[in-house]
Amino acid sequence: MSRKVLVVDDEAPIREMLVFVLEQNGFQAIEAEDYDSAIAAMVEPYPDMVLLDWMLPGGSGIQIAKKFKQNEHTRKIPIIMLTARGEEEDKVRGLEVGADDYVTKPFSPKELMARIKAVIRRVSPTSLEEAIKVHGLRLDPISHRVTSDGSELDMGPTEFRLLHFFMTHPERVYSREQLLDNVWGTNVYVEDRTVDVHIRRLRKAIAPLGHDRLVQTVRGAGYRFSSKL
Amino acid sequence: MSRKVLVVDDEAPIREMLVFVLEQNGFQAIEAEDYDSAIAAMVEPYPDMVLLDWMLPGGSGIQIAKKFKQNEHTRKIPIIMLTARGEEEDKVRGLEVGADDYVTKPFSPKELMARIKAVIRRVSPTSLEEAIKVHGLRLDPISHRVTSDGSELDMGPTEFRLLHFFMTHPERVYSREQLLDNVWGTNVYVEDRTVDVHIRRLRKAIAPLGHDRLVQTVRGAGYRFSSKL
DNA sequence: ACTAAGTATGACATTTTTATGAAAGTGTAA
DNA sequence: TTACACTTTCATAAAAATGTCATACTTAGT
Repeated sequence: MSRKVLVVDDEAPIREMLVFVLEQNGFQAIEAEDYDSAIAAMVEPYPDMVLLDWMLPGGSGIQIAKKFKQNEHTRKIPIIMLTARGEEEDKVRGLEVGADDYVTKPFSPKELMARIKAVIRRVSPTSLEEAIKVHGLRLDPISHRVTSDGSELDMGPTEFRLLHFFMTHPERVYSREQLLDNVWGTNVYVEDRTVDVHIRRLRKAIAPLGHDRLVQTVRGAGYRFSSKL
Repeated sequence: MSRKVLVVDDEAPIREMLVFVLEQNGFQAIEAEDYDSAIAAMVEPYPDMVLLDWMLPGGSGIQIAKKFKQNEHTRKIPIIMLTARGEEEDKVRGLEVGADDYVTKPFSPKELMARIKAVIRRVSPTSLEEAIKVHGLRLDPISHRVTSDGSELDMGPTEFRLLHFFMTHPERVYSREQLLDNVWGTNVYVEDRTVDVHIRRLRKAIAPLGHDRLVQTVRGAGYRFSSKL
């Protein structure tokens, strides 16, 4: 379920390559080329992981890591640093600052993905698998269950992902296209209108206790999950 | 509103098919069959995107991509490359040179269009907008809500855009024509007087708490949004 | 007070957008 | 293979929004 990886590297080709590899593996990549754009990515929706080049001009790689570790909301986001071969000192320094792992350039896609998955597996129990609860509607990613005031609600996989996305991104309108990108994935090609159908099924599924009101239509814009009715 | 797509492919039938699909989807296509004609298209008005066949005779596809990425003005124009199935090496190479995505031949029109739209969406991200608040009237573009001292106000899409425009451009008179340009968009044919109707609807929508006084008529000139009553 | 020009407003035919039921397609486990 | 559970698309219904008009009001100038 971990999707967004922030890729920070000043060299465009390497960044592109990383993004390519990530997307091939079902991740969504966010790019940043320097300190400023990396910090700019420290907002909702937060990345689930950061791939950080240690060798940014001006040595700002370490600054970025520090920033992430200082911020309350981004503290637990794992960071994998990318280092040049032999820079042992950098590795130690990085791990001190809070990086969770490192990968030495040049690296193979396979190795990279293995590390990423390992790191995410290590931290996922806490950082993004917590149950979310809104208005008596509770979604637990671990047991993969949705309960409404105790009783379990039944829904399809897509509706579950849709609800999960909504509950982790409330009070915000999403266009059908954005929902497709975020819930279905970037390289899936389905009609915009298909979203309507799943919205309907999601509503029907959570309707029993009136929670369908949380999924709101915003005419001309898309849909919104909101506890403000 | 990206429209122009440069199509570079040496095979006329494929080019025509691409052009056909693009035009069916509301894009304007510019054709090029080889290196020279592709480079010739690197002028104003620049295309908004490039569909590039990697397998051009003489391997010039990559040259074209390089040219685009070197030129200051065309550097940021996204490139989608068309590759034959299985040419993994080409894909990586292409992404290194700066291509934004690739589509494997043969491809379905649907897939192609989805990729194009995704790339364009990625390149022109919607800027994060902050909520604006005037005299207890609050408009939040993110959740797409307008609230007046807490309670939500209901209005149509056009009224929302109109209010948004007003709130971001206060204390200034706009003629009906200017409002049409800014809120409806240029090259939209509507009567000037239609603005009156939407002004009325907007006023009615925000009237409950007296905020309708913020939308002021300036006789002979147009309308103004002002907190000075 | 009267007129001319500008503006406000209610009504309404049309067009757009959404909602929804159902068919068709996909994949999967028994 | 046959069920079965989803997913996606399509057709159509339903709802909401839009642009125009006709008519009522206002205002400024005479």
